[in-house]
Amino acid sequence: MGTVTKALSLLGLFTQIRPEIGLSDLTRLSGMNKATTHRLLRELQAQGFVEQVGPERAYRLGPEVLRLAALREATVPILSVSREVLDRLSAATGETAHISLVQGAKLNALSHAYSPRYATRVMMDDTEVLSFHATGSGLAVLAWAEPDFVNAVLAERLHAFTPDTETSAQAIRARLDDIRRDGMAESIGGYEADVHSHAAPVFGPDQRPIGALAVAAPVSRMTETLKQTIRAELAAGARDMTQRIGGLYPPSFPAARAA
Amino acid sequence: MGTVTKALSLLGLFTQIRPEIGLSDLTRLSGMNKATTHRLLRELQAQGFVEQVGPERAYRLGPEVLRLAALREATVPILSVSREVLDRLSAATGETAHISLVQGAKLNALSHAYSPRYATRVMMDDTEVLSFHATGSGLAVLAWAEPDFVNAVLAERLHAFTPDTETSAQAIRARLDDIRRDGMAESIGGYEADVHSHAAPVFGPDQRPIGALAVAAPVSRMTETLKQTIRAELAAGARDMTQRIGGLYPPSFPAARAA
DNA sequence: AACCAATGGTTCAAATAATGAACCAACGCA
DNA sequence: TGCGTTGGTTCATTATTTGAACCATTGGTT
Repeated sequence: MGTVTKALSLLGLFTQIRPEIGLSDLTRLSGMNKATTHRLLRELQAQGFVEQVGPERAYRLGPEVLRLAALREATVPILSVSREVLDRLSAATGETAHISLVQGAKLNALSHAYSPRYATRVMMDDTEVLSFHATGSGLAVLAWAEPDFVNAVLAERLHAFTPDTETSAQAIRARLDDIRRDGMAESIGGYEADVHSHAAPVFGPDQRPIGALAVAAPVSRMTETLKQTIRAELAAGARDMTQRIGGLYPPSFPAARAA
Repeated sequence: MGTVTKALSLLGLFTQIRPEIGLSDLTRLSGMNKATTHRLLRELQAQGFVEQVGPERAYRLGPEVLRLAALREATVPILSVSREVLDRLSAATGETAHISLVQGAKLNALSHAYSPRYATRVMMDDTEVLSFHATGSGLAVLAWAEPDFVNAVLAERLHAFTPDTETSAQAIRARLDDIRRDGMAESIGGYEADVHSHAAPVFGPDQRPIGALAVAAPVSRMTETLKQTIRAELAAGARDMTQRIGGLYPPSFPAARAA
C-alpha cells in the first residue's frame, strides 16, 4: 500500500460519532505501527489536515480540509446546496433526508438532516459507505450509471443485509429498468429492516449521476399520503440540486420531461 | 520532503481562479517529475481527494474533501456559520467581508462575501496566505496570540507590501497593545494601497484566536458613519461566530465585557 | 507509596516504496 | 508531414519508510 494512501486512510477513520481520536486509538483502528501512525499524522498536521486538541492531544480533522472544501464549493457548491435541500426535504416530509456521492466504486454518505416531528427516526452515519444493490440511493445511481459500472457492481458478490435484500443480479437489472421508467428508486428493508426509503439521482454536467438524494422513513409510518409527499418533494429536491450544481439530466430521464 | 507532504502540496495548488489543472501544469507548478506527480495524483484520486473532469482529463478537488469537511462541520461548524456571518456582514456594511483561519504559522483565507451595493469592491482570493503584520486580520490574531507565536512572527523579516506597511517590530507591538484595548484591528493600506480594513478575532474553546473576521473597503468610501457601522457589525459578527463554534473569549477581551 | 497499564512520543538499522530519465500514443496546429 | 504539446507508463536506482524497542508521563489501583 502506498504511503500517501496509508496517510489518507487515517483521515477516513474520523466519524461524526468519533471526531477526535488519540494516537494509540488511531494506531489500533488503522492496524499500523504507532511510530508509523505518528509520523504520518505529523505530515498531515504540518499540512493542516489534522490538528491536536485538548489536554489529551487527540487528533481531529484540521482547517485545511475546510479550506479545500470551500475552494471546491466555489465552483461546485454541493455542500451548501445539499445542506439547504436536505433541511427543506426533512422539514417537508418529517423524515430523515440524506445525500450520498459516488466516489470511484463507492457510494459515500455526505450529509443528512433529521426532522424533529417524531420521537423516532431513521438514524444516519455519515461515514457509512452505502451498498449499491441494497439501498435506494445505490439503485438510483445504478439506474443511470455507465453499463460497465453496473456490470462491475453486479459482478461482485451481492451481500444480503436483510432477508429482504435482493441479491440476484438479474432481478436487480429488472428493477433498474423499472427505476429508469419511474425516475425514482424505492427500497423496503433492503439494507436495514423496517426502513422504507426513496431515492432520486443527482446528475453532474456530463449527465452521469454524481450521487443520490434520499428520504428514509420507518415502514410503519409509510402511508400512501406520506409516500406521495416524499415522491414529490424528493423529485423537486433532486432536480433543484442537479440544476444548482450545473448538472444536466440525460434525455432518457422521465422527470426531466416532467420539469 | 516526505511523500505525504508532496502529495498534499499538490492539493494546495488548486485555487478559485484555477479549480481545474492538468497533469503537465501540476507538474510544472509543483516542480516534481511528471511520473511522480502522476503517481501521487493516482493515490489522491483513489482516496477521492481529486477527480478528473472533462475531455482534457484535468484534475480538481474531489468529493472526499467535501465529506471530511462535512464531518468536521458536524462538530465545529466553521464553514456554515462563517457563510452566514459573512453574508450578513457584507449586506449590512455594503463592503467585502472575509474570514481567515490560523493554520500553524500561517493565516489562510477561508471564505469571503461581496456586496453588490457598489460597482467597485475590494477583491479577495481565497487561496491567499495573509500576512500577520500587514493585514487587519493578522494583527487581530496577533493581539491575542501566545507570546511565543508573536515573537516568532515578529522575528521574521517583515515585508513592506506598500509604503504604508509598518515593519518595525516595536511599533507593531505598540499597535497590538492598542488593539487589545479596543478589541478590533484597523489597517489602512498596510497590505494593499487604498484599502481600509477592520478585523476582529474569532476565538476557539481554548480562548485562543482561531482566525479573524474582517471587512475591507476602499479608503475613499470610508466615512465616519460607515466606520461606525462596520465596527458594530464586525463586533457582533465575530462574537456570533465565536459563540456558535463553541469558542470562549479571554477575560482580557474588551468586547466580551461589552456582551 | 508503590505498582501497573495505559497514553503520547522517539530512534535508527533494515526493509520497502518512491523516484525520474526515457519512452509511448494521441492530438492540434502550421 | 512534422512539430510540440498533452496524458500516461516503465523499471533500475535512490530515497524514504518502517517498526521493535525504548522513554517519560499520567491516572488508577492496591
